[in-house]
Amino acid sequence: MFRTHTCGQLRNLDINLTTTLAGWVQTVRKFGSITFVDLRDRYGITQLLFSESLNEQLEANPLGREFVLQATGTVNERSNKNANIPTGDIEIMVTSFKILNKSAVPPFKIEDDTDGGDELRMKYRFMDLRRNAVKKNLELRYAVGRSTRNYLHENQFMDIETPFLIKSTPEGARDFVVPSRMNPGQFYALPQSPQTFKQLLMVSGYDRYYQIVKCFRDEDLRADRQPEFTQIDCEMAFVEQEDILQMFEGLVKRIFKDVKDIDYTQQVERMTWQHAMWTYGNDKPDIRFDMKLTNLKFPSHTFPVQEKIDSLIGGVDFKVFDEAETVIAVAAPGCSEYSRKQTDELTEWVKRPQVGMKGLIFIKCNVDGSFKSSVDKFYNEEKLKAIAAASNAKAGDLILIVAGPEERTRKAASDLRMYVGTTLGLRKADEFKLLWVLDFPLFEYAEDNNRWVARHHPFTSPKPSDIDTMITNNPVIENAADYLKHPYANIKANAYDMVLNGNEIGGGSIRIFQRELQEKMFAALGMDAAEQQHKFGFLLGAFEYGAPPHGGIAFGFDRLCSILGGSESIRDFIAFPKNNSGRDMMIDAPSEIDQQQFNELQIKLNLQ
RNA sequence: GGAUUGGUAGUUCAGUUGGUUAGAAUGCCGCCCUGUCACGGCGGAGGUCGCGGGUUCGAGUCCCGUCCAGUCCGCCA
Repeated sequence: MFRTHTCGQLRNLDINLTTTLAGWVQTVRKFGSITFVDLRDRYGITQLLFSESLNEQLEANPLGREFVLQATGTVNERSNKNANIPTGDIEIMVTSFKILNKSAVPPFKIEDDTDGGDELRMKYRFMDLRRNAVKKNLELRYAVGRSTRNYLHENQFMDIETPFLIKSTPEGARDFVVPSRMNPGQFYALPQSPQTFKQLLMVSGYDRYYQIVKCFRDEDLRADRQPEFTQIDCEMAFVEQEDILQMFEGLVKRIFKDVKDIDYTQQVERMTWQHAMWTYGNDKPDIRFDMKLTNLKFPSHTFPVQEKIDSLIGGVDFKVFDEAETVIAVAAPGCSEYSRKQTDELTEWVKRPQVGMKGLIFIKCNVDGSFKSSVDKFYNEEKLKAIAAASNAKAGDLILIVAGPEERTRKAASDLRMYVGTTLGLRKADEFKLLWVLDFPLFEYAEDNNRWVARHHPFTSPKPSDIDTMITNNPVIENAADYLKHPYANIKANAYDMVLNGNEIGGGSIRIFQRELQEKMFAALGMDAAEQQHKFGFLLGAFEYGAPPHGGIAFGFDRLCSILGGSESIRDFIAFPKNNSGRDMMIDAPSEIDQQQFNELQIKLNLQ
């Protein structure tokens, strides 16, 4: 037997017990003729004490960091206890030991507060995974998965596997492709999601399906995006949108309870996509803090809202506002005392190419009720007061105003809100707020291809009242910048996203389940009958054999874990992640393959 | 495809206006130490300043190119 206990197990009650432990040497502290060794395994750290009698043996077999060690001895009470670790009351008085394996000197410290940089940690990921901090993340991931499976199992969901080698459907993200040796010149695609398979399972009558499943997208990476990632993929038959919202806010609440011991008893807030864009400037608002946007000026086709307040800022010959399509204000609470240096920094921030504003306008709402602005030349005290009132700014606030073209300005206002919110500490790490965003647009316009594409995916059901607006050709917009004026822009879908603290953690829709409507949808996207048959004939065919009404949702598992773990990056919640360029730096993939493999596949490289 | 930050000892970093032998901490090696747990003390080894070119009497430092890594924009149905 290699061990009788783990390194996190022994306590005061075990004193005098004879035990054998096995693990990795965390540290060696030689103290004259006695030697302390911290032995580590997955479960914790236990101190070993080597007395003088073992010195000769230790000198013959010196211990180093990360050596694999087996030690037998007696559990003793420590004379100096360590309150910082669970096993700190005891130590093992070693009677015999064996080095099971040596270790080279590790390239970085295997501690919570490691000195290893990201690159090194990824290259030696197997060592990085020994660190408590990373281990905790993987444990959290496992807990989220268990909680998910328990909840879905209790609600009659069935875990059914779907294939990884499937058919390429060049809609949306780029596919990873796999050559077929037995079918020369033909390729499988790895699934971007099991979308069509889970819909077929609904047709088959498995009315509650789920899978915690890998998905693949060959697109550029980010801190929260990997080329292969994991989804909690779910689908239900005989449901309306409301059934799905209830079922899956239940899932997330259950995960909160099981993993974080949070009782999320409050109602999950809901807002339409249009309201989110209007009030927060993006479709995944962080509602942990207020700072709502005030639309001082906006194009009428974009937001068909009743109140128009354009008049507030016009009539003073201020060209920046007069010539802008959109003017948006956001009030930073308690920032009226910002120095010139601080406001300059904010200006520089919005002028960065990633935000792309030409400048930033300030109105200081002083505590004494007076106003000071960067546009005093144009607006008198009375007008500033009116703008402040419209912006819901209180005395002591600093109003930030951006102006420019609609989409960029709205995004900038949203970015600015998030940036200032973060700066002011309004986005508290230990607070979790869920939000459903509803009624997404069915289509969006791809300016580079000059065509309409499905915003979610082409299987998403339009709102019934909007079906008649759809026509059977992908309508071309003459002036791409005007696409929001086209009726297609206002067609809404039965689609919903779940948002947690400003992150999209899940999204789904009620699906089309009738062949005629699906054909109409494909046609509306510009697909003729032949193309429909070639790409999705299997689905259209299945819809003719008794497809039930159905809908579903998919959660980004890695991202959900990282948010629950309080991290921006999903990489620390994936055992073996890829870097920015999609490389696995440990195994050094991707890599070239043998000529023989090319020959078998009948593929010739043609590198440009 | 674009923007931006970085690359100096095993590791994390500092390195002034271009100027003598490129430093610190930590790790590593050796010696000392019977209660440490970030042990302590003394000593030592350790550098292609990412790579290539240029400017200069002289380049870690300035310029050009390139590679690698990080972050962001585009992209991600």
